[in-house]
Parts: sequence; C-alpha cells; structure tokens
Amino acid sequence: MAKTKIPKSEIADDNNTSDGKKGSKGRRRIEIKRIEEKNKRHVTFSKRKKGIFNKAAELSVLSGAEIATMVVSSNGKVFCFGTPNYDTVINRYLGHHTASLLAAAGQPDHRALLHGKTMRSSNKQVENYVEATRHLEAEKISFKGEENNNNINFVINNNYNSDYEGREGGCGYGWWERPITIGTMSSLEELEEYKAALYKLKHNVEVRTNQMIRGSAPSNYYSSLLVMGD
Amino acid sequence: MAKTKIPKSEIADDNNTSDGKKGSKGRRRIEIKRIEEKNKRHVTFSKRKKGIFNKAAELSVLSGAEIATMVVSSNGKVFCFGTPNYDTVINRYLGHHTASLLAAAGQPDHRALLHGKTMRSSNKQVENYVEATRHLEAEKISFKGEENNNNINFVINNNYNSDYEGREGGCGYGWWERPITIGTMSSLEELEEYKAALYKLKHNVEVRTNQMIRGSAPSNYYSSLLVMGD
DNA sequence: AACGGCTATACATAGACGGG
DNA sequence: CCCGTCTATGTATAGCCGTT
Repeated sequence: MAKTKIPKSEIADDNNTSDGKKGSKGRRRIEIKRIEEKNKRHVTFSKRKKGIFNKAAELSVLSGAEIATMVVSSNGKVFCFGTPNYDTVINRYLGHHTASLLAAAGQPDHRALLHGKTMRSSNKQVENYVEATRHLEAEKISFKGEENNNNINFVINNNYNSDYEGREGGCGYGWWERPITIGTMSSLEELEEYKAALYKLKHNVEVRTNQMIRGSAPSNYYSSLLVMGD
Repeated sequence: MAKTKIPKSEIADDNNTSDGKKGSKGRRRIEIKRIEEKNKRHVTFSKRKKGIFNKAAELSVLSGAEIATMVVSSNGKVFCFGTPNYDTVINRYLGHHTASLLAAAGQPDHRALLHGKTMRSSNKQVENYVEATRHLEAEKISFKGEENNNNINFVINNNYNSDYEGREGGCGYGWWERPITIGTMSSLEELEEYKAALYKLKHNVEVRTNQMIRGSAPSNYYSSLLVMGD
C-alpha cells in the first residue's frame, strides 16, 4: 500500500537540470506541504476543491450515503457542498433544531447570495462546481451552453417550478435547500435518474463567504455571509 | 477534460465474454449510480471515504485551508474529519456559540467514544483513517507498529502530555479537539512540520455514530452518539 | 488573478482474494 | 461481515498557456 512508490520524476530528474528544453510536461509529483507560491497555491486549491466535491458527489450516489463538505480558503471564503444538502447533513451532527434556527436567522442574506448584487462573484464559485456535472455533459445535457452569469436562477426556477419561491419563514429552508433523496429511487431508469440526481445536486450547491475570519470571529458573523466577492 | 474518455474496458471487453479465464484484473470502470450489491457498495464506501479524507487532509496542508467533511453511511454511521478540527470549521458556518454549547452538552458521550466500552468498534474507523498518515509511514514513523485496539489513547496522551485530560467543563472541547493551526508555522523545517501536522491531524479525527437516523430524527438524537458499533 | 484547456504522469481504486 | 493486500487501469491533477 504505502510501498513508497518512486515516481518517474525522482528516478530521472529530467527537469531540474539546467538543460531546460521545454520545462515540465504532464503531472509532476509534489510534496504535501504548504505551497508557498501564492498563485500556484490558489490554483491547486481550486482544482483540488473541485476534485473533492466531485468525489463527494460520487460517493453519495454510489453508496447512498449523505455527505457534507465545507472548505474555508486561507482567504476566508467558504465553500459548502452536501447531499442531500449541506444543512441536512450538518444537522445530523448538531441535532437539527439549532442549525435550523440559525439558518432561519441567516436566510435573508443567504438568499441574497443568489438573487442580489453579490451574485456574480458567487456565481463563479457555482460554475466552478459545475464540474460535478461532467458526467451529465458527457450525456449532452451541457448546462454551460446557457451561458453564465444569470442562468443559475433561471435553471433553478425551471427545475423546481418556483413552488418554493416565497417561502422563507417557517422552517427556514428555501427551495434551493430542498432535499434530494438520492437512493430512494427504483433504479429502473438508472442513467436518467443519475442525470436527474446530479442535476438537482448542482443546484443544491451552496456557496457562502464571510470576511476575514481570523482567529476569534464574532459569534454572529454569520450575518456577514452576504459580504463576498465585491 | 470531460472528453468522454473511452477506457480500455470499453474498447475491447475482454472480460464480459464467456471465455472466463481469470476474471477481471485491475481497476475497471464503473458507472456512477447506486451500487446495488450490498457488499460491493460497502467496500466502495470505505475505500472512497478514506480517499476523500486523505484528499481533504492534503488540500488543507497544501493550501492552508480549513476543511470539514462528514459522511453518513446509508446505515447511519457518522464519520467526521476536519482541519484544524471538525467543530471549528463547522462553527464558521453556524456561528461558533451554538456548536460550542452543543458540543459541551454532548461531550460526555463524545468522550466515551474514545474511552468507554464502545471504543473498540470506533477504533476500527479510526484505524481506517490512519491512511492519512501514509506519508508519515513513508517517513518511518509508522503508527501502526504500536498495535491496535488501545494505543490510540496512548499515543494521544503521549503527544499532548495529558495536559488537557481533565478538562471537559469550560469551553467544552477536549484535548483531542485542540486546534492544529497548520499554516501559521514558519515554513523552515518543512518536512518536520508536515510530519507534525499530519501527526496531530490523525489524532483530531473524530468518529461518531448514532442509531438509524431515518428521515425524521428526534431533535436531540445527539445524545445517542454513544450508541455505535455494539 | 481567475478560469479553461492541454499533456504526461502520479495517484486512487475496482475486482479478486485471504484472514479473522 | 469487516478489513488489509495485490494488480491493472481509470482518473485526478501539476505545470504551462491562452483568455477573460
């Protein structure tokens, strides 16, 4: 298992030498330690975050498990992902009342994230995640074809038919947090189901941010979720 | 990227034919849909969960980000992982008071998970995760060498010198939830730091379970965390 | 400075098997 | 049933570029 595999890069270092021809091509091994070069670090962060979210989505579909993942960049941006949705899973951990209440309290801002002025920047993140639908794209559904900045709402509404549009009181959950319940299906039209599942999955992605959460954040910085991007 | 790569398995199906020689060798492509065969599903669940946790740990170290991941198996078992620790990250999402209080309330059981009768089964999961230290093993630190069932406490105490042993009142966090703060180091003794980071990381892994959380769980099933394995 | 795409390669893991 | 191990192979992604 951990048989200390020796990658080609270490067998013959045909790149570190000073005969520079065309630099490094293809993947190179890296040490698992903080990447100091800022730019490189960010790229890696994005790529790997995307990879993890994909893995999470796959694990969920494959094993019927629920999974929630949250990543806070060193910059303070928060990225959440979960199936059936992030909050539901988290609630399993906390006991669901608390989060529910908090969600209710924070929802206005929450929601603005998809409707308000800050949407553009948040959208970037959402699109970033669209990768999780690569299987769909292979199936020619291609969400990207619709262009970007504002189609998110369009598609969502199209999907849920805006039945949940006005509901933000009560339980505190909006339509984009509606459970997916993958795994309770009949497994007959398999591929179709999978496509549908991922389709919904995409729209359940929640992207939130807050300001520079350094060390001791105020107990209610939750309300600063709206402050992002711009 | 999503260029619908055609794996060898689909180019020439030298395995599905009835000339069965030695079954399938090596990795085969699978569709991303619920795995119906129970046994296979569980194996995949374990393997991929491990993989995701590893990825999470790596992302954290590489980019200095915080990450929390929680997986609930279809069976209801809960697996948590996070850097600097699960609760800290989750708190960023909820606003930290709530979780903190809840953690305090739940801690007795929490703790029993590592000390009490249910430890054996939980240990399995912990060891399962030890994989995240594979890099360490490559460095000859090899945690596994100490044997299994009860060394977890031993090593932990050894590491933290039991300074936090008796502290479960106050803030509500036990020694195993102590923050790691990867990324604030001076980056001088790089490899050493990485080893240390992963070392602590391992001990911060939190494994918890609860009973059959199906659909509507009681708002305080949190107290059933202790019920696991046995 | 973020994102999409390319290429070669490191890494993860499906399937099969063995032990407890 | 649960977990580790082995092999072959599918997949993620590091480094580099071109766009936006």
